[in-house]
Amino acid sequence: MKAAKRKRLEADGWIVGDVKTFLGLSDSESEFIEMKLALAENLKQRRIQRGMTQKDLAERLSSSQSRVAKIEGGDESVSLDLLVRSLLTVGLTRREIAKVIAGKPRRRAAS
Amino acid sequence: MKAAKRKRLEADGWIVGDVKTFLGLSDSESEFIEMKLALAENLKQRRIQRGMTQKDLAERLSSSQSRVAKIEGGDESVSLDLLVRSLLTVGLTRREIAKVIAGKPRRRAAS
DNA sequence: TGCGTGTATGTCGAAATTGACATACGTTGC
DNA sequence: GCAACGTATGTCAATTTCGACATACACGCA
Repeated sequence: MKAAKRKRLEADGWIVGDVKTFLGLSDSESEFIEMKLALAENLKQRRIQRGMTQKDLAERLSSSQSRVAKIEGGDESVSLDLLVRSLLTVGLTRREIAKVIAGKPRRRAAS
Repeated sequence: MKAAKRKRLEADGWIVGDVKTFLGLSDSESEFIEMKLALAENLKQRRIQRGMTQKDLAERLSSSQSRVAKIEGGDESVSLDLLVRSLLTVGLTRREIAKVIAGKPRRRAAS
């Protein structure tokens, strides 16, 4: 969990798939990190979609703008709890959160 | 976040659906709690399925039997992080975890 | 009955996460 | 230029969560 932080710093904002091999992450470690990053990205999207600022969201969470920035930025100091709570707060349902967690390979029916 | 703990203490080990109304939980609060309980239950199932004891799992997590008991028991002191990490450790994939998070209304195709 | 195994519960110091604050960065409009 | 706004980053004391330990409970078996 210490090494993981470095990696995030350098890899911030990418697909983490490579980082796993780049540094020796166990499967569950890397899956966990990927999950968090996916959630973080989604939070930012949703917040903006709803026309909220980080400060707005912070108030709803009774937290601070700086923490929201860290949540969205995938900061190492942010727990999954806070991440998920934030998503619920911006209005996602369990189902929607689940979809984000499931990951990309979501197959879409062709029109 | 303070009140929520009380509730959990009293409600420990049930379906939380009612508790939401029983005590005045916000929607996202109750959804969050339900998620955690669903995950906790699932962890116990999976662990047993794999023929592991709590001690076994604890070692894999480099944690202790008592903490595993708390995780599975839905103890208030357990973070979502630890819960999800445990599930990954017993072998669940992101997809499978997502399913648990999504919740019950899972429609099953008739044979 | 006592013993071994698996699980639950309470407590505690240590470690991680938190909100808050200061402050820097970047953009937009004046 | 420089405000104003939104966002990022670093720090820190307070709170939460952690692993660990002790201990109690529940069961099956000799």
